[in-house]
Amino acid sequence: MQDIRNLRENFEATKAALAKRGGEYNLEQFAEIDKRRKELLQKSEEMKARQNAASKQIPLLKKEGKSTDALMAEMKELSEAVKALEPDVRAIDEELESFLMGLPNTPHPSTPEGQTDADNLEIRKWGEPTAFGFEPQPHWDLGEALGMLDPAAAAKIAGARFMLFRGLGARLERAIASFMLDTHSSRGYTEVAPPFLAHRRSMTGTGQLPKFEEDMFHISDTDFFLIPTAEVPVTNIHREEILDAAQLPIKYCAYSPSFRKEGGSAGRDTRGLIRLHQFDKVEIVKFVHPDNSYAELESLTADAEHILQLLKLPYRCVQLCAGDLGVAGAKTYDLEVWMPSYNRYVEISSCTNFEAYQARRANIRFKEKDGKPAFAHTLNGSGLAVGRTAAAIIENYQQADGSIKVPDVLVPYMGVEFIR
RNA sequence: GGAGAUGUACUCAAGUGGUGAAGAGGUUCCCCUGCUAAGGGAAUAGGUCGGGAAACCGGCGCGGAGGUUCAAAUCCUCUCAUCUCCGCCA
Repeated sequence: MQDIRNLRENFEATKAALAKRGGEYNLEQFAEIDKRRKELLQKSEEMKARQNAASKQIPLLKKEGKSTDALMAEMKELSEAVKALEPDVRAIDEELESFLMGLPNTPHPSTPEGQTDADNLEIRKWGEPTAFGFEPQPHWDLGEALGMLDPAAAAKIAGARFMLFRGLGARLERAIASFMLDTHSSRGYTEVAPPFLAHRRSMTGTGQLPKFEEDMFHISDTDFFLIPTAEVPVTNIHREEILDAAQLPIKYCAYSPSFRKEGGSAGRDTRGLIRLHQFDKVEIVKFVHPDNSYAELESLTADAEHILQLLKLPYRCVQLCAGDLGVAGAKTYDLEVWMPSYNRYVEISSCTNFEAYQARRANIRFKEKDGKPAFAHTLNGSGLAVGRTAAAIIENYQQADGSIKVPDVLVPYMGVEFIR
């Protein structure tokens, strides 16, 4: 959610920053709504003040034995007038709220101009695309051949865009998640195991609602949604709280499955582990002081990169351009792993500083000693997407004989050095 | 799933329609005491929205949302959370 004060005071600057994203936001109506709301509010509050004064007077008059009939008659009228105004007040509040909710976050000044991922800015590269002395196979063929992946069984159970992992494939998923959680835990993140369902209030707090309801699975007859990322439950841990500034930064890591409808991507990435309705992910989340949220973004990104480096997977880091940036994000680095079957880098992590955008929605604040409460900044990143990591390992670690070498750091978790 | 109880500040807790939401503990400050403990005094209902340059003024806030009433922490309805018992169950 955009900050209403900032919008009042820095209207033109905000307008220019939002224009970078493209799209229409109809900002001009803001001043008019804001003014109309203020007038209504003042009118209503004036009447309420009169009501309160009279309410103090009535018992006094009664004590003195004086008649309160006239005053009470006046108050009855006033009370009705206040009530008559209420629907208008509510309507204008809702209008303002939905207007503010509908605005995306202001992109950080460093955000490159651009419309699509083709305009993203490459920040750095680590390693080189894997060279093979043979024709490498895609992970879906290798995975099936080695008995790790069973898409037919998954389709039988739940249909397209689901995966069933089998044998060492199932163990690989578990090994990757455990390895990631252990690594983040040893670097200052508190591991949490959250609910995988969340209600509407939580989904609104992190920005999935009200705009993206059609992207999520909703459980009929209930208020529950299947989480599209652990970001939702973990960020909502501190919803409606005032944290002590001394607690910051608060860092969590969490494993969860993620559920997405992938409605708009029919026909894309239909094979393998790249785009599924359900996939495993380890998420890292931070609650930080606004003064150093950008330094925290760098270190959070580094924490996600650390996993790729330990796995010795070639990757690059790009900064998203304005058009590719998510609505809630102010600045996002995507980590893209080298995927031989695609012959390009594929997103495996997205690390974002939301500044106070989520905090305002979810009412996550902190307080300095003797200070006023202020909104915390929230950040999160995949650390990493487990299924895509598995795909990247299968492809980049494949051998000429069709076996897969297990990355050194995963051997203790896998119990074998090769999958054959 | 059934029955009952409870939600008031940092904590405990009083308050069943009427002027400022008691009190205690804790915390902070001050006094006293050679120091400490004890004792005495003061402050302490957060927060948020609106007006104002500011001092300050006003609205809302007793889990949440509605309702009744001139007036609601208090009465009514719904809802959420917690606790106890029963049932079911990994």
